[in-house]
Amino acid sequence: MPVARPEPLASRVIAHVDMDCFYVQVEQRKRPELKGVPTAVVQYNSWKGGALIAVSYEARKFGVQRSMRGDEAKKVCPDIQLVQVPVARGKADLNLYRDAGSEVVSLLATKGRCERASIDEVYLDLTGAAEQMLSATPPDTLEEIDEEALKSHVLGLPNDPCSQGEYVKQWLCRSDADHQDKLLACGVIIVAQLRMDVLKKTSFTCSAGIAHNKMLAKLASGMHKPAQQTVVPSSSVTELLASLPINKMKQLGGKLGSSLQRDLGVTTVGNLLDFTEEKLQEYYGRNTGTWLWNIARGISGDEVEGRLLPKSHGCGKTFPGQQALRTLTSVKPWLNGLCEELSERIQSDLEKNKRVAHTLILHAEGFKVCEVPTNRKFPSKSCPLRYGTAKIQEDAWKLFESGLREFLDLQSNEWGITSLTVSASKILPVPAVSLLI
DNA sequence: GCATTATGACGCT
DNA sequence: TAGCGTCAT
Repeated sequence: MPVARPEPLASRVIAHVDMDCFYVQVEQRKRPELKGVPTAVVQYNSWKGGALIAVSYEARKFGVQRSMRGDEAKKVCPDIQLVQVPVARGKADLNLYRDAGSEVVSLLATKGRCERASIDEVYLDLTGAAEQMLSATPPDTLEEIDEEALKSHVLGLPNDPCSQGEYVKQWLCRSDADHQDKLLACGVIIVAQLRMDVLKKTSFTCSAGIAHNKMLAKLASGMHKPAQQTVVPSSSVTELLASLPINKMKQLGGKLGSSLQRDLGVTTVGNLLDFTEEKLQEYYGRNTGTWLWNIARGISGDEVEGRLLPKSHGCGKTFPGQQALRTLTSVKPWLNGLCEELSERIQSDLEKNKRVAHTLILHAEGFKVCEVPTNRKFPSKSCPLRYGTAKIQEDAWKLFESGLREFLDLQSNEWGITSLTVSASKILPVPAVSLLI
């Protein structure tokens, strides 16, 4: 459940930067002949042409969607180029995209606190940079404002394509704007510069949202894609949320959003305004109730965490349908391969970032053939993580065996594993002194 | 049992 | 804490 946090008293400038169809762009940089061509990145391809995990905007025009298989995509877009994710040890290897994501993070982390939200998304707290710009070189004193900033979308501004740039310029330079809007205007210029810098240094385009909090910035970054940015002045929030379908709000795309619709007839975020905080708490508990009351008003106090690296590393693979692993002998090599990859990744994290992982976790999914219907899930198991591939393999195998015993519960001797994941968590920096020893 | 995979973050108990 | 569930892409 989401947790309600009060909005800080001082106005912040928060940006959410989202790479456009990132995996596709990474492949297009490697193979420039694919630029401008309908393209998708697929994982594997023997079953129905592989699963699409990223789709270029040229391909989206044909109706190609991420939920499709390669074969389906070919049907609606016969000329689509399908690029396969690299495979190592029989599983998809996403390291190429992780490394590309890190390139982007290093560039975006230069103007303020930066949070890696996923492999291709970051949040930035640009409050300090915006305040500094406002006091030293406010927009209305600039001789020239970047074209990229002038192409911004300002929510609430008249939507006249002919003179849009002119309207944006006026909005950015308004001397009668309040302090909040002036800070946002500075944020718009800073983010435009950052996006230009990312494009110049990585060749990747991205989209961005600029607002007073993370929730609104995230909402805005998705409104105009690809390669565009959108700013949310406070005066536009009520109207924006009034018509926003409830399931489009972050955290409400799942069961909570559905139950709001079912229990209270709420179809838009704005509909939440019809309910008191107490009523929302009555239905969904104190925390969630207050959180809902807040988001209806565009209030979200979540801070941008200064974190450029992931908090955990996971390696997993599914074995659907006929591929299910039905013997210990068939599980072993797969688990070993996953542990090998995990070991490499935490070793690299140690060398590059001086961080140590402390916990090894094994997750699995499976089924058992049983007279009596039973639905016990395969339990997750964890233990202290010891470095070294062989040790990780040994420990993961013990975790698997103990999980399997629990799972089977003396009820069955026929079973199948449909998914295996090993992950490393509780990753902490190595104290600087201990590096000397 | 089963084909939206592979990965992440985070809250609850 | 260990383990589970939810949400996102």
